[in-house]
Amino acid sequence: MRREFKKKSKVLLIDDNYEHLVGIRELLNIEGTFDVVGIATNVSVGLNLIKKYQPDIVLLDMNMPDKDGLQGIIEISKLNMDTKVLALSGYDDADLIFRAMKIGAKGYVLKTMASAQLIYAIEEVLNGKIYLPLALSSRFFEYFQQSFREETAKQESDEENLLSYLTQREEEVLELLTQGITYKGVANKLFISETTVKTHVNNIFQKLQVNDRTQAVLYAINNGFLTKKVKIAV
Amino acid sequence: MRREFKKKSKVLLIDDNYEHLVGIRELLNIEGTFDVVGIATNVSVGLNLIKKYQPDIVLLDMNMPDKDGLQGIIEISKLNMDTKVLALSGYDDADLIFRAMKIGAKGYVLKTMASAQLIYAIEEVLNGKIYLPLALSSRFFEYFQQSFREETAKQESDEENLLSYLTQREEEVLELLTQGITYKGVANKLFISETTVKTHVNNIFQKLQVNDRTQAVLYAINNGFLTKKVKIAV
DNA sequence: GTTGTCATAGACCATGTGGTCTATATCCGT
DNA sequence: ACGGATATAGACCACATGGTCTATGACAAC
Repeated sequence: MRREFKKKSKVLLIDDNYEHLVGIRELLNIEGTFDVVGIATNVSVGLNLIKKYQPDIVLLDMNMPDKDGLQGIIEISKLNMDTKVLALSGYDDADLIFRAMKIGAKGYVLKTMASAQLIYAIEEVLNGKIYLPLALSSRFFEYFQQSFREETAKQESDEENLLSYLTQREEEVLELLTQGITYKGVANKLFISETTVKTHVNNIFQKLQVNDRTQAVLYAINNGFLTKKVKIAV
Repeated sequence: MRREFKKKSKVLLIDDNYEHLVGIRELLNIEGTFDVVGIATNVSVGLNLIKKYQPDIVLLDMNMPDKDGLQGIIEISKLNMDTKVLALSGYDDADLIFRAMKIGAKGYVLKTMASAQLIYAIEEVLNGKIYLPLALSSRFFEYFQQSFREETAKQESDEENLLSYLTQREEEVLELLTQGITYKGVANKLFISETTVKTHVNNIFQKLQVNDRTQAVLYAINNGFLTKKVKIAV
C-alpha cells in the first residue's frame, strides 16, 4: 500500500505592507496546504529569497514604492526558475492588470477580495492555470479591446487606408521594400527591369502620400500591411 | 407615480445550425426578458436583419461554412449600431477566442455550456460588460502570454540585441531615422552638421549589421526600440 | 598621461534614390 | 472598337545616401 503525502506548495510573499504580509502568511498557514517559505517587503530581498527557497509561487504586490511590481515580475521570470507569479494589488487599474498579464503574471487578485478567492487563485495557478477573477478580466478586456480599437478601425475601414489603393503588383513591390531591398534586388526578384520597379515605387509613393521608401515602409507597417501585425504599447 | 416597464432586450441569433438556432430562441423566449427579433443561418442574412431590427445583442456562431464568424463580427461592428456581439462556438479554440475578443466581441461562450450561463453571459454583455467564462479566459491568457513570450524574451535579453550597443547619440539619430527623416532633417533637429549625422548613421549601420536606413529602421522596430511596441499576429 | 570612447566634422566619390516625362502592350468593361 | 487601368520600360536629371578616411576636442578609465 502506497501512502501519498501531498507535498505542501512553497509560497513566497512580497509586499511592502508588513501587516498585510503577516496577515496573508497566517491565512495560508491556517489553510494548511501551503508552506510560506519567506516574506519580503521589497523586490530585491524577495529575489534573493526566491533564489534560496525556490518557491512554487510568489504573491507579489504591484504597488510598492521602491521598485515597482511589473519590474519585479520581469526579474523573477528572468531567473528562469518556473516560479509562478500571482500579482496582488489594491486597485483594479486596467493598465496595470494588462501589463502584468502581458509580461507573464499567472494571475491577478485584489487585496479586497475574500480570502477564499485568494486561496482559490493560488491553487489554480499552482495547477498551471491562469487565473483572473471575472471582475478583473472584464476590466482587462475593456482595456485590451480599447488598445486595438483605433488600429482595427483604421485597418478595417477600406476608406482612409491608402494601402487599399495599391495594385497587386505595387503591393508585391512594397512588400519587398519592407524587407529593405534595393531597386535592383526587387527587379531581380520580380524578373522585371529596375526602371519598372522605380515606376512602381513612385506610384506607391504617390498613393501613400509619402516621399521616400522609409516612410512608405513605416506607413505599411503602421497600417496593417504585411504580416498583419498590430501594436500594443507596453 | 411612475411605473417603469423593463423593456425587453432585442436579441438576434446567427447560426448555421437551424436546430440550435431554434433551441436558443426557445430558451430565450422562456426566459421572458428577451425578445428574439430574428434568426439567420448565415452572416449576410443576419446583417440585413440587424439593419432592420437593430437588436441590442447578436449571438453569433463562430464556426460557419460560408463566411466565418470573425468576418461577421467585423461587418457587424462596421454598421456602427452599438449592437453587441456575443460569440458562440462549439470549441474552445484559443486562437479563435483571441481573435474574436481582439476585434471586439463582447463575450465568447461555448455551446456546451449550461443555458443558465448563456443567459448570464447575455445579461452581462447587455449591461455593458465583457464576459468570458473562466475556462475560456484561461485559454485566452495562455495564448495571449504565448504571443508575447518570444518578443519579450528577445527584448529583455540585453545580450543578442544589437541595439544595446548604440550610444546615446546614436539612439537619438536612429529614432529620427525611424520617422523617415533625411540627413539634413536630422542635422537640423539635433543642431549638428549633416556630416556628423552621416557618421553616426554609418556607425549605426555597423553596429546593427545592416546596409541602409530601411533595414536599420526595420531592425529597430522589430527589436523593441522606440515606443516599445510589441506585435501580435492577427 | 596614455589609452579609449564618443561626438563632432570635413573631403571625396560611387551609387542608390526619387521626380518627371514618354511610350507600349495587355486586359477589362461597355 | 474604344477608354481606362495596369505592367512594363527607357531617358534624363538632381540630389540623397552610403563608404571610407582623416581629424579634433572632451571626457573617463586606469
